[in-house]
Amino acid sequence: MPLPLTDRQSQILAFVQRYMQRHNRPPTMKEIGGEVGISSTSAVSKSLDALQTKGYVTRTPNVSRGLRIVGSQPGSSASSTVSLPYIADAFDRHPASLRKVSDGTLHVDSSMLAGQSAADVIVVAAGDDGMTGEGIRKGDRIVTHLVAAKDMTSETLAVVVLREQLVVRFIHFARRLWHVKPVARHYTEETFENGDSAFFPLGHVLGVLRFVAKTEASPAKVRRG
Amino acid sequence: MPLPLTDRQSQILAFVQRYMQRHNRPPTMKEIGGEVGISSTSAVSKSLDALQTKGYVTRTPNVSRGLRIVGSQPGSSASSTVSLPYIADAFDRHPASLRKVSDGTLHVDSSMLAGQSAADVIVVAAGDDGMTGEGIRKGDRIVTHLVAAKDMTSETLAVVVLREQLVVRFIHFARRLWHVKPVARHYTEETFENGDSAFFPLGHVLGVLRFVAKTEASPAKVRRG
DNA sequence: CTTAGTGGTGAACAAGTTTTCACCCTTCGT
DNA sequence: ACGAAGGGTGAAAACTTGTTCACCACTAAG
Repeated sequence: MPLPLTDRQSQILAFVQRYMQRHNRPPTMKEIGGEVGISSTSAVSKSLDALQTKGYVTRTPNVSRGLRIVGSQPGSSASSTVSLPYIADAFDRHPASLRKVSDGTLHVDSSMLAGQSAADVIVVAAGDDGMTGEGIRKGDRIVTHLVAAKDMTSETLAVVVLREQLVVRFIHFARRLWHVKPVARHYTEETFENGDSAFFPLGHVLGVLRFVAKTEASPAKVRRG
Repeated sequence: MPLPLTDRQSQILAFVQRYMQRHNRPPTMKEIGGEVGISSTSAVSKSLDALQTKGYVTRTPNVSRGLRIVGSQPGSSASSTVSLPYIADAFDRHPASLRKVSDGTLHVDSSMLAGQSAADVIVVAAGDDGMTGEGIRKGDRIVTHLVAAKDMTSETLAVVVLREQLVVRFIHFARRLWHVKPVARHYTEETFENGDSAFFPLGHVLGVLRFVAKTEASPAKVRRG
C-alpha cells in the first residue's frame, strides 16, 4: 500500500528514476534541484527525506549519491535479456487472449521491464499515429506491461485496443467513463463506457522500440530546396 | 578475448564487484585503496585507468563514485541478441574513441542490427530534442551503426557529435559542407566545414529504444500549486 | 490560534572525492 | 642502457556533495 506522494515528491522520484535509467547512478541533490527547479539543495533534501519516510527511497548519510530507489536494483550487475511475445495487430482477437497468441518473439534488455515480471509483458505494434506528439509512431514496437483495467494508473501512457486496433493513448478513468486522449493533430479525444466493446485497456507502456529502415529518410522536404 | 589483467587490477576489480553487490553503489578510490592496501588515491586512479583502457570499467570524470563495471556475466548472451556498448554522453571524449569507453551494456534483438556487424554498432543517448519531428526525443537510446564520415549516406538519419553533444540529425554533404538539419521547432539548420571540431558524424541510425518512465500520478490528495 | 507538514531561499560549513604534481621503484623487452 | 608499463607515496589543489541554520510562506487539522 504505497503512501500517496505530493506532486513535488513524485516529480522528484520520477526524475531520479529517469536519471538512473540514463546514467546508471543516482543524481546529486543539486542535479535534482536543477531539473525540477529548486535552487536550494536543502529543499531537495527535505523532499528526499519525505520520500524516504514514505518508503520510496533510502539515503546513506554523508555519501555522495547515496540515494537508492527502494525495490529496484541498479541492475549494474547481470543485465540480461528477456524474450517477449510480439503481437502485430489485434484484429478480432479477444483482448484477454492476446498474451496467448503471438506473431513472433522479440528480445529486449531486461532493464526495460522496470522490474515487472516478464510474464506480464508483451510487445505490440502501434497501430496508428495517434501519439506522434509523444514520439510514438505507427509501427513502433511498444513494450507493454499488461495490467487489469481496474488497476490501470490514471493519466498514463497506455496500450489499448481501440476499435480492434492496438494503439497507444493517454487514458484516464473518471465519472464512470474512460477518457481516451491522443496526442497528435487530426485525432480527437473520445470517451467510452466501461465494457464498451470498442475500447479495452491493455496495459502501461514500459518502452518503445523502433526499427529504422536503412533507406528511410524524412518524407518531408529533403529533396527540393 | 578479454585483455589480461595484472594481479593488482583483478584484485581491484574483484573488490569493486564485491562492494557493488553489498552497497549497490561504486566505491570511492580511497575505499578501494583502503581495501587493497594502497595509501594513495593516485595509485588507485592509475589502476582504474588501466582497467578502463582494457575495457573492464568506465569512469566519469569529476564525478564521485563515477565508476561502473562494464561487461556481462556468465553465459548471458542469447543467440538472438547482441550486447552493445552504451554511451550516455559525449562530454569531451574524442569522437574517435567513443567506441572504447562505455557507460554500460544494452542488449537488443539482433534483428535491429539490420545485418550490420555488432562490432560496428553502439547505443547512445540522444542529447537533445532536435528530432522530435521524427519521433526521437531527448534521452532516447539510439542504436547506431558507426560509419566513417566519408562513407556516410547522404540524406539520412545520423548520429553526430554536435558541440560535444550526441544528437540525431539529418545530414547531407554537399559543396564541401555538411548540412545538419534538425526536425523540430526552435531548431535551425546549420552547416559545418569538414573537420570543424564542433561537428563530427558518427554513424547511421538503426533503431531507437525508449525507456518510458513510470508516471507516478498520485490520485490521492495533492497540494495545490 | 497553534502546531505539523510541505516547500523554498541562501549561505556558511564540513566532508567526501577526484586531480595533479613531483619523485621513486621494479620488471621486461630491445 | 633505455623506455614503457605497472605500482607507489604524499600532499596540496580543486571540486563535488551533503548538512545545518535562520527565516519565510501556505495549507490542513485540532
